[in-house]
Amino acid sequence: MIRQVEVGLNAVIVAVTEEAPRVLTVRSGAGVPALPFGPLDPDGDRTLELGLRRWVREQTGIGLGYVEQLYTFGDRDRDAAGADRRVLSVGYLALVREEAAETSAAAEWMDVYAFLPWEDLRDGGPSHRLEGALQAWLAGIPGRSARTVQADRIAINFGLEGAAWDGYRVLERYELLYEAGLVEEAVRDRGAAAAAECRLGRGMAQDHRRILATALGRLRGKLKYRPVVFELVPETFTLYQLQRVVESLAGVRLHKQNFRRLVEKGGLVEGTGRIHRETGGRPAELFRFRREVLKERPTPGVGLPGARA
Amino acid sequence: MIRQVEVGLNAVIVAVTEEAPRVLTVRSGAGVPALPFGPLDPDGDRTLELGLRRWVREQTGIGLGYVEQLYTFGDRDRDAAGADRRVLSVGYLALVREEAAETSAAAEWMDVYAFLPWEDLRDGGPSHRLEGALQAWLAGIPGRSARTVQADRIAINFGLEGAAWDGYRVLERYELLYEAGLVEEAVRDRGAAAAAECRLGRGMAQDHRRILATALGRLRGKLKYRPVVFELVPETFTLYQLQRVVESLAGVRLHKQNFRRLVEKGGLVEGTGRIHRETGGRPAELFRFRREVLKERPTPGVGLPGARA
DNA sequence: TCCGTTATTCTCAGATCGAGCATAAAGGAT
DNA sequence: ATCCTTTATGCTCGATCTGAGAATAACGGA
Repeated sequence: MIRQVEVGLNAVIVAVTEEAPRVLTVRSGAGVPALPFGPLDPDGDRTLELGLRRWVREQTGIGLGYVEQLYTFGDRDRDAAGADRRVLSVGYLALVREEAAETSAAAEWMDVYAFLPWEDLRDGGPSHRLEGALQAWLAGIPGRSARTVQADRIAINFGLEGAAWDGYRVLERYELLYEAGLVEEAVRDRGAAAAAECRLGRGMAQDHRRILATALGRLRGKLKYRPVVFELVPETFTLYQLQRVVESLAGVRLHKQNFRRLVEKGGLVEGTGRIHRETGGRPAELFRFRREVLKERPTPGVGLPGARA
Repeated sequence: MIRQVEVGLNAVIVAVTEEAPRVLTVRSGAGVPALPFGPLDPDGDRTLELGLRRWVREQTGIGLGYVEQLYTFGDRDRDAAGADRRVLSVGYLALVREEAAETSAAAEWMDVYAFLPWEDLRDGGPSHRLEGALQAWLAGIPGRSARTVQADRIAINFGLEGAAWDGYRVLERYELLYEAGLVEEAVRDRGAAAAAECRLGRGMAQDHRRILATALGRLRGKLKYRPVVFELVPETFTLYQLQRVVESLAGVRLHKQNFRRLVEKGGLVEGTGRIHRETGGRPAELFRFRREVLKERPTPGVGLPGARA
């Protein structure tokens, strides 16, 4: 009989370095990567977000800037199976700039796509290995109508059979792979039965990969209509630097000239007149975020149009 | 000293009847409208959402269809000030069809815009009363730079001074009005000092109006890229009925011919061939939702373009 | 039969979007 | 100096989408 509910706060702290989105991880007891976690002090923390900022500062020394609540995870079995306590976790997404992303002893920055490799389409579409594994799972489903339902789900979420790839459905894709037994956590949580030959991406502790997927999906969505990229880049940047940050988050390549048009004509950035010479070719102008855009347009963001091969 | 955290589930249950969005309310101890609330059974409810569905069914008899988690509210003072317990509330948005929206003894359907009247722009823009009250608050802020910050915030959120009205910023607007002391809850929570002559909209218990604002903002946002409207209309409908439901949620008028083009050419609906004669003029064709659109387009929704006067 | 009302079809101009061509400005090799 | 490679930047073109409104169709009632 469980009466007590404990509340914890999970942080998905994201930075972008070297054309890859990184997430701050710690090690769980078993050495498996985990998201930083801290308890809520019901007495001292006036709000959940302040509590999160407090223990992130205490544990890692990072003073968070942009913070946003993601989702509250509360499935009964999300901790160890059969535990006699119930832990609710409120997940948060935080964005920090590359400069602030120094490595400390306890925490490590890891590539987001190490955990969700199928989300990075920058070189090539979904791998044949992935599609094959999904088809194999599909073939094993009993019942014709059930099979059709799942086939549709696969097509919609993975952009197969003529459907378009939707970058925002990160969580849906992870959950589909979980159900199909294609990620490590499924094997761990449900005994062993699942497709053992195919473990996509690196596993995380508990349901942290689910939280990470939620964060990536939310971040991709928000890129479109809020100027959140600028939380991840330095004060000044070249347009191509900015583009690479967007591309790394979106997991797709963008058309260079159109990206420039979008952010420049859209009033999102303004030139500083200063020049950056280390580009390898013609020097590039340095730009900065143009705050006034918030007053001009209701949804200022960098739309993620079609992908580029 | 608070050690214990209690977890509750709040439901914003929305239906649309007679061109107005309605929310299911109960009465708090003091007779103030409140959102339905139920505790989480940490032992019996396998997931939070299942717990919500359980007690909504038990209390109101309504079997919820579309349910989506909104946000977790956990400020220390959200309950009565100085309480010796801390109550976390996970808010959910649920959509039900008009037919299912029968009144029961304990619960009452109320117009959403009774609580958030400034969100309904269908006849005319924000009232002069609202603008005047905001200007009065602004004038009372000490410090020039602080005043500029708040002036910008007002302009951005309420679409003044050339900024465009953004239908999704429902929560930001409510919180601004709260800070400005223009809603009842501000007066209640912070003693009395605030602008007593202007109480915009009807108050709700605790922070429920904040939760309602979150729900409306989320719903408006989701209309654009997911076919959620169809959770609110009958199986078959005329295009103008559909349009009025969208308009009531968005709080703005839409161009009739363009709306038709959007949903018809966009593949969201298909004609049934059947005719509806009670329109007052020429009979209208009945349409139904076209499920196949999910496989065709990544983000099938009814975009909310510019408002119509 | 005329009129008011609502439904439905078309048109048209402006904005946006995807894609590609062309030119500019650097460094390095010959 | 000349050519080549590389990256930056500017411009064009057609397809598509959007906002706005004209024009026509089909009902009920005066």
